[in-house]
Amino acid sequence: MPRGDVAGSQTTKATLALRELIFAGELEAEQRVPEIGLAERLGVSRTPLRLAFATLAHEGLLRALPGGGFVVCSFSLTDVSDAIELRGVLEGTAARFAAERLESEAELSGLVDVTEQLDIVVAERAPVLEQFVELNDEYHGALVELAKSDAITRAIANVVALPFASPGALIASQAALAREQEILVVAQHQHRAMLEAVRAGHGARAEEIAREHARLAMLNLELVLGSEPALERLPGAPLMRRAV
Amino acid sequence: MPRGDVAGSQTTKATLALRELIFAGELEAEQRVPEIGLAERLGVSRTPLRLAFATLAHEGLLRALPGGGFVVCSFSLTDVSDAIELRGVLEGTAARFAAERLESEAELSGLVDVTEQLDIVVAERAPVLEQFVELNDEYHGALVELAKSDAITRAIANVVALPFASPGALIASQAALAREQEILVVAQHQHRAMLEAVRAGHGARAEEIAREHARLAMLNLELVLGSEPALERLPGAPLMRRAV
DNA sequence: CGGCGCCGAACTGCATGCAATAGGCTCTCG
DNA sequence: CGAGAGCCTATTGCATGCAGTTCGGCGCCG
Repeated sequence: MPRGDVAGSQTTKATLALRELIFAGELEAEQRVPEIGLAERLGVSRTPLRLAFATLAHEGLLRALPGGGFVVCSFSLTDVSDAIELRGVLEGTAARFAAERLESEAELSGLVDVTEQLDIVVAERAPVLEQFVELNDEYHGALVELAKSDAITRAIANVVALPFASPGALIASQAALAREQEILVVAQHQHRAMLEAVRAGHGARAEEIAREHARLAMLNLELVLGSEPALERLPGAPLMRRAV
Repeated sequence: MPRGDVAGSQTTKATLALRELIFAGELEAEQRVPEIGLAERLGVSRTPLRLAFATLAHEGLLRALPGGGFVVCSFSLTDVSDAIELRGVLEGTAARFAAERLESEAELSGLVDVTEQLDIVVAERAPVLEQFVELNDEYHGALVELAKSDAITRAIANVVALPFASPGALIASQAALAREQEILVVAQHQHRAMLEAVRAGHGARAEEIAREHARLAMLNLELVLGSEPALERLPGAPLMRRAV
């Protein structure tokens, strides 16, 4: 099955499956990941699995041991907080770039579309969180695209690879929490504000809103941490450690 | 030579050598990198070389082709500019974190040391650029360390992997340019200002200075682009393309 | 009884063989 | 003479064998 780094390659398969396994907590954190056993378990050979190891190591999910082999990383609360803040900084820069580089109203059509759809979802009496998360991801993707910068895109992709740092990760898990509705309303308000700031070419304002928007995820995290059932819905929750 | 991801492993050797080759422009940009020929040339097998490919692809120096294989990335002026601006943003965040998280004056000792050494170098009638670059890298490294955040550290490492985005890259190549001395003085002024801002706990100011400090690299880039001999000293210069 | 050293096994990193594909070249046909 | 299709080769992705090392267990000595 040569000549194909595309989806369907063994390497891709191994990477996705391994990431899933890690997020699900099937692999004990801070413990050596066995190469051979995993190869059988995932149905791939050791060579593509090693490639997957390298990829996840670059993403920060695995850490290479000095003596060889890899361990699953664990994250302190500070680590998670930093990742979220960092995402805010990067998305802030993306928003600023978007504002500074906007050439025509037409470029905004995608973002406008998503924003309006989000408006509808949030306005419902009982918003469907899955819909919100999906649209939310779309919104953030569209915004980053408007920055027109590969460097920014890649940097954000790297940060978001961490399970908790993703825009929608913390929303999905907090279903049925008391302040759910409130947070959604605020988030959507910020979405609209960012859109307007970008449209008006107000880069600095767009940047600041994006940063604050990410901090909403921090608030979410605190809420989720206080709720056992919500925690169980959070992908990658087993990777968090209480003590430093 | 098993059980050793440490230096000396074939993978590490291949990665370093390959990066060097790319920076030197020995591999034509936007052209398929031959796996077999390179393996012989670097004296490693194809397996570790493939690992090196994956690493450099994550760093943004290589790009995976849809049909398999890799090509050396080329960078437009905008790409380089974005990378530098992004480094500024990230170092700005690092500086802010450093200011916000400083616990004692003692933590600053390393940074203070480097700053004073830089003072001496800059004060000389004919500053030795190599010394400045080395100390400059040290300064930036120390500042990032003070941020006390793995996420930031990794993000910056990713950006700096691009040849031009590195703090000292553009300084080293501009020897004998007219405004060399001026730029060094300004840079060092900013170094001192950042140190003071961090010491005083002024996160916002530290952040802004760091951003402006990175933009000095942009100015450097423009100068270097106007000078053929300076361009030849710039690592990775062959990767830049004039037209978009 | 505890610490130290040795031995074994398991595991990892590396090299290479194999199979399959994509692109290039040629040959043929319109 | 140009365009399309078919074959062929070069090249990549994958699987597996091999060798070396590191860690755990066990025995010995103090």
